Parts: sequence; C-alpha cells; structure tokens
Amino acid sequence: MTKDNKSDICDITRIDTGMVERIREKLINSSTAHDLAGLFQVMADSTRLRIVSLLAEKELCVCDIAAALEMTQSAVSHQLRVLRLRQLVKFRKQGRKAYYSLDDDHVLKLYTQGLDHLGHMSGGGGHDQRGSGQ
Amino acid sequence: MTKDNKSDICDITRIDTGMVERIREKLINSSTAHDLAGLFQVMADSTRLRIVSLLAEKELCVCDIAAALEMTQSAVSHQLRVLRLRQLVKFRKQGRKAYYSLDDDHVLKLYTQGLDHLGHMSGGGGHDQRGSGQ
DNA sequence: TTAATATATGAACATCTGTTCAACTATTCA
DNA sequence: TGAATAGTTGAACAGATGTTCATATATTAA
Repeated sequence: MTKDNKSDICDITRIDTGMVERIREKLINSSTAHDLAGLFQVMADSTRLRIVSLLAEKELCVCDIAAALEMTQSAVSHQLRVLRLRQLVKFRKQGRKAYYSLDDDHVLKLYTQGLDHLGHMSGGGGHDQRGSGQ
Repeated sequence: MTKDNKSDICDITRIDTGMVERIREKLINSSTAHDLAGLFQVMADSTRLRIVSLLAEKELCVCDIAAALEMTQSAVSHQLRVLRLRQLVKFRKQGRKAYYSLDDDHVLKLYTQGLDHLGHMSGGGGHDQRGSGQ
C-alpha cells in the first residue's frame, strides 16, 4: 500500500530494515486494536459518558436517566444498548422497568483515568469536573 | 428503593423530583463530558491505537510508522495530527524528519487500562494482546 | 378487557470521520 | 541550481454515528 517494497522505509539506501521489523513486533495486533478501538468508541460520546457518570452513583432505570439528562427515552435507550453490547453496563428487569448499572469497576477506572488525563492537559485542573449538568 | 414513598420517577403522577435533582448533581457537566468524549474519540481508532502501541516502545518518525503499519505517509500524518491536537503525542523536527513520541504516561495508562478491560471482558484473557501486527 | 406506562428498535436523516489523491513546503544531496 | 526525500494539508468520497420519529412488546392499572 505504501511502497512497492516493505523493506523500504524512508531512505532506501540506508533504511534500517531490522529496526522496522523490531518495532513491528511491538505493534498491537489488528484484531486487538479493533476491539480496543470499539471500547474507546463507546466511551467517546458525551451522552454515554453522562450516563456513566450517573450510573457511577447508583443503579437507575431508563426513565430516571432520561429525566436527568432531559433527553427522550428513545435516545437514552439507544445509547444504553450501545453500552450494553460492549458490556459496560448491565441491567435487570423489574416489572416494566429496566434498572441499569455499571458492569464492573473497570468502566469507572477508564472513566476516571480519562478525567485524570483532562486534568493533566489543562495544566493543573482549573475547572470542575462535576457540576450542574448543563 | 422503597416504593411506599416517592421512589418512582417514571410514573408521572408521582415523580420523585427530588431524586432526579439529586442524581443530577452527580452528572458530569456537559463541557467536561464533551472534552472527555473528545479524548476517548482520539483513542477510538485502530490506526491511532496501533501508532500508540509503536510509540509506547520508542520515538519514531512518520515514515517509520508508515512502514510498520504498511500505510501511506499521508494517512499516518493525518492521524498523527489528530493525536497531536489532543496532546497525546508530541514531536520534534530533525532535518526533514519529524520524530513523534507519546506526550506523557497518561496516554499509556489509558491504553493499558483499556487493554485490561478487554481482558476482563473475555473472561480471563485467552488471547495475545500483542502479536505479529497483522 | 382497555388504557397507560416503560422500554426497545428499525428507518431516515444530518453530521462526522478515515483514507485517498493531489498539491504544497521544507530539507538534504549531487 | 535541480532532484529527491520527509512531511503536511485541503478536498472529496464512502462509511459510520446519534437523534428523532413511528411503531412494537410487555407489564401494570382500572
């Protein structure tokens, strides 16, 4: 795809073929990269993150979440489905309600790790990470 | 979850406004949610993750990465730009080459935390997370 | 039973995203 | 100087994504 010969790197006459081979051994395999991208993709939406921030506190039903987020039940249900398919949340049915909660603490770790990174980026964290919701 | 009182939210005639207000206090604010989503979005692409997996090992120039990934320089440069804009990688120019490296260890933490989550999902990790790259 | 509630889901739509292609700048070498 | 190398970037295109709307299912209330 790149060039006709994969032993070529930048400078054909003195490319370190061995070096490229060595770093390729460190390369995450495509399948894992795809799965990992899928995981981060699920976390890469502000609506889903807001849902996670709520579920971090307590188990909630769909309509609770919809009310708190001031969104339609349908939109919330669609996003919960995405979170469910990736096993970030689990749920139990009770009557006509469906109570959702975080699947395990790895989700929360990822979430807080992300927030932590934001803090480091802005140079010491001058802004609230939690607030009025709007 | 006492149902004697006003624990029901969905039921319009006896919505627990107070409960919704309480959980709304736990809600991440929209601006932070947006920023965090942006961060995860950058991690939510297999090409960028493969770049990160390489840079986790050592500083590399664009053409090294392109060679290792068997992709065009243009495509890699575009993705490095995305990583750069979110401050996940930094770079230095040396001659006509641009050497990229991870900006700080938070990126790596996020990356490994994600891999860790994958391991937990598949129920004990039966597959390699690093491999031949293809 | 009928009506209302809680949730789920397919289709449609606008928006966003990753790669390719072409063109460009900047550096090095002859 | 001119040619080759390393890298960047804008436009275009195909594919993915989030919300809305309409509809469907299941449970509860009357």
